[in-house]
Amino acid sequence: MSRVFALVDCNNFYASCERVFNPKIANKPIIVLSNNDGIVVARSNEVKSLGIRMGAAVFEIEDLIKKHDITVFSSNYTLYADMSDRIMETLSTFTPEMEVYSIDEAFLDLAGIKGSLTDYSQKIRNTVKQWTGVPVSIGIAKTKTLAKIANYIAKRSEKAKGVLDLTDSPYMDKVLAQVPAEKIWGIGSRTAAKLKHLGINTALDLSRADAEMVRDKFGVVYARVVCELQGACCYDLEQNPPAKKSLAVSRMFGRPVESLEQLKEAAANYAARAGEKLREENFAASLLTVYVITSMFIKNAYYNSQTVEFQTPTTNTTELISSAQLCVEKLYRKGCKFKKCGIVLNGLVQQDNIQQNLFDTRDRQKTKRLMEVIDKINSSTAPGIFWAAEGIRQPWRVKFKKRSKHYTTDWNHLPEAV
DNA sequence: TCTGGGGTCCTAGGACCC
DNA sequence: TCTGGGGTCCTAGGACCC
Repeated sequence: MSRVFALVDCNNFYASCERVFNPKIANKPIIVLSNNDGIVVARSNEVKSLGIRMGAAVFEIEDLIKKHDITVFSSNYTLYADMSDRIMETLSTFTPEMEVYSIDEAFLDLAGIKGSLTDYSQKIRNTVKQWTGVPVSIGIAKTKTLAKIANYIAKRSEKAKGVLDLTDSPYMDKVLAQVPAEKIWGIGSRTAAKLKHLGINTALDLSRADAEMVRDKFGVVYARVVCELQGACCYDLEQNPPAKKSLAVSRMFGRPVESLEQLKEAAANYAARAGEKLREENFAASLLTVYVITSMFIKNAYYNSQTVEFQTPTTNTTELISSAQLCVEKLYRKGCKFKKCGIVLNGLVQQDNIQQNLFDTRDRQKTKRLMEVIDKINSSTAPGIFWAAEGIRQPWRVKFKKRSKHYTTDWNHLPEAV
């Protein structure tokens, strides 16, 4: 049976989450910033119409922020993740055939729905708004790529009222002609620029291109985009997402790091976070990579990485930290102002599938119990237990100056009704 | 002075094997 | 002097996504 994909996408998700708990700014311009309050990662519509772009550096738009009295938030991922869970739970009451695609998007299969898909989708929209306070838009079509496009128009068209159904639509070509090539799902700015040279500027142009030609010139991924635009489904609903292959923890520093000691501290801290994530998802890691990076905007920019392999896949933070620190010692360069460091864990295996090593000297059961106890304490107490290697003062730590409260996940942060 | 974080997939090229 | 062809595996880098 063929699918009918509905892409539900939250409008300005992070900004909308902040608004739910601050009704006073319902129609005011607001932005949400990245870690370290560096760049803009979410904008309300009022801000979009001011011409402030996604990814704009905060220092570049200070004047605009003042001039238009824009309310600024540091990012609050704890809040957004919890709001996301609530929205996904709401959506799941409308169909069991659902793929959670990202923190603010889900594909639903509406193939079994009788009657008007537009009416049904309006009902979904209203329910999500009522139950969670977050506005969503819905695009419906026979392929995921077309559903993305329907959503793009649904968000922008007054007439659509947040829902556009492109299944058997007489307006298909008209819609495709309105979508610039770089807005198509899977076409980034680089490929869009190359397509332009071939006279392909819109989704309509690309849908009329020869898939074979596109395959030869750009590769299979892009040939699939062409097929999807033509209505041939290449990507099915993924209800059981494949297991993760890598896991990373990386952060810019609050201020540049020049000493080996501080770089080791930061790496230890990130390795400890990576260990927590690893155990939370029931994985063990076979490979650990550390990378360090100076500003890329300077002349002698330096980027380098080191990888170590574990004889037996590990979940042990102590082992992760000591490996990470060994890597940092090899990577460190005197005189460099490091801006960022990252830990990547690869070769992830499920904990109960760990291949034992004959020459293993560690008591794996004992450290496993130790990690369990530490995780348990840390999940209920802050600051909790940490490794001395992570440092105490942590001058490199990122800064969040304007973070809102954890309204939905912390009793001490409950919203107040006044 | 000041530019995020966490992922995925594909491809080309090198190493190695018979 | 003349120096093959085909396969696999791995890795780094590119491009993309939200």
